[in-house]
Amino acid sequence: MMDAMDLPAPARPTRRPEHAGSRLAQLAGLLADETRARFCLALLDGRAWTAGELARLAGVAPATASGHLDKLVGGGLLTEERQGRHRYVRLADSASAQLVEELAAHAGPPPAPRSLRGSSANTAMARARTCYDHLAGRLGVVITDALLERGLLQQDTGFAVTEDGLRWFDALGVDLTARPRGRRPPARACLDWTERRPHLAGVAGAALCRHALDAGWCERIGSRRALRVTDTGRRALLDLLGITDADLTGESVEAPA
Amino acid sequence: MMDAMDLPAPARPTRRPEHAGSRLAQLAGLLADETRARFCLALLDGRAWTAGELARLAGVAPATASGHLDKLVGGGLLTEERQGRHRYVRLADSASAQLVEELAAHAGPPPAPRSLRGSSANTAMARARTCYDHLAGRLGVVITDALLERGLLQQDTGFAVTEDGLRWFDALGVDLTARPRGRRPPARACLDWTERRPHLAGVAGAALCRHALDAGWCERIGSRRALRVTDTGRRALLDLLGITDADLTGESVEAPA
DNA sequence: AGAGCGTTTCGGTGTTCACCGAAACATTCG
DNA sequence: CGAATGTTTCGGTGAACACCGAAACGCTCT
Repeated sequence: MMDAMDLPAPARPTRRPEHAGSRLAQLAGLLADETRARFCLALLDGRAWTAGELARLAGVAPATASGHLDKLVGGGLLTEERQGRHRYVRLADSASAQLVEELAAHAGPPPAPRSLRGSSANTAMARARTCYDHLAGRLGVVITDALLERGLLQQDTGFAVTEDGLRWFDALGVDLTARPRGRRPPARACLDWTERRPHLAGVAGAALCRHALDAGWCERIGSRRALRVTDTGRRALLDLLGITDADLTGESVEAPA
Repeated sequence: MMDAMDLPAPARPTRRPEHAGSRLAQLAGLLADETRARFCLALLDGRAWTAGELARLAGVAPATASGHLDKLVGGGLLTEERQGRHRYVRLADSASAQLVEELAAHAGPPPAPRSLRGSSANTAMARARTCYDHLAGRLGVVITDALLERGLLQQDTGFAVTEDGLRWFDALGVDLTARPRGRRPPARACLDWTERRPHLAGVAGAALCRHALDAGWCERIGSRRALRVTDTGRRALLDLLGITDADLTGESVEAPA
């Protein structure tokens, strides 16, 4: 950081000399409001929402939502896309999504209650959902566990796709070696706040999620992030990863450690 | 500690029906103030600072700093340790440090000026410093590059210590296999905002930094995060990783693609 | 004990900012 | 065109909150 010049001896305050952590404060300020935080959490589904939808979700007037979106877009966290009379917004990129995830995970209820038997909507979300662009919920965790168990993914020194894993993905028609070599990590762990275990994110996670939706393994329920695993999906998961229905519903699976 | 006081369930959302993203907003709010942001950035050196030091650093009155520290400690981002008339604070844990890092990296100046005209203090920091508990600056990047080159670390599918790497660390007297199996990732990439390249963090990064200081490879300059590589350090880096003085000063090392 | 220093509490000030309702725009549909 | 719908602009209000100085508190050292 180039903030602190040589402050040891003379205190040179009196006025803010340069802009050091001001950028950090500015960024954090975007998420420091509950309404904006709700917006971003909702947008973690990776899709575009309209301003009105977000306003209703957060329980504020459309005018208020409009102002918040100005801030979020202006801050680079969101991008917008006007279509007719609608203003669609989405998270700007995967880095921004990761930031929100990370914050949310860290902010997750510290005395997290193990058993959350919520409404039926909540259980559906807990079972399977998307998290920005990858699979989360019980489904995401179970798949990640299966990949680890079969040596397709290795966690003990990070989160890396193995050689076998590359072949496995290739068999699905997903070529991980041909990735655009961008900044985005190929395999990344995402710690979700309902399941307390990490699950696969990053390029590999996104590719897997896309494939799952394309191949009809699962489909979206309603207009939210929740997913439903189809029959073909169940069959595929069993064939490819040995995942049973009991695994998916969390029947006999307690705490494996 | 006595932290089990007020965080579990305040249950007074004032007006919002449920508490959804309010925890996120609360956490982000801690870093949404420039003074508090400066505090946290300074604390990224992993050491404990007194309230007065932080006040002078940020250019605010001691009374103001005191209040900010109350908030940061209360929010769980910092822990405090009273010693006589001093109030020492430090980042609560590596997770909190990672959070600040991540935010800072994302908030890094988007129109980042390539040329960092630095005072001598700045160049020293750019050359070698600590970042919470691991090595950063040119030194950190060079070591990480060397580890990658020699196959001790692998990045192309994450950031993982290889089998050879485990043996290499073991030869240093650092046993990475005996790690406490905690939540902390063994190997993690930390993207610093002066060097724009990732360098080794996580348990392995911390162990390496500790060893470097213990073995006298480098020593702290002044009271800040800056480090100086000693002669024995130079010799060790050359012997173990083939790192030359030119590498360290960044002489002929431009952009390796 | 008393001087010195770091820290905290207290009262007060000024600014920022989230929020709303109403009216103005803009787009789509009948 | 005129009605319905989604969004934005425009005041205005109220509540946080960052900040300071002064005084009080507590520890250390002479």
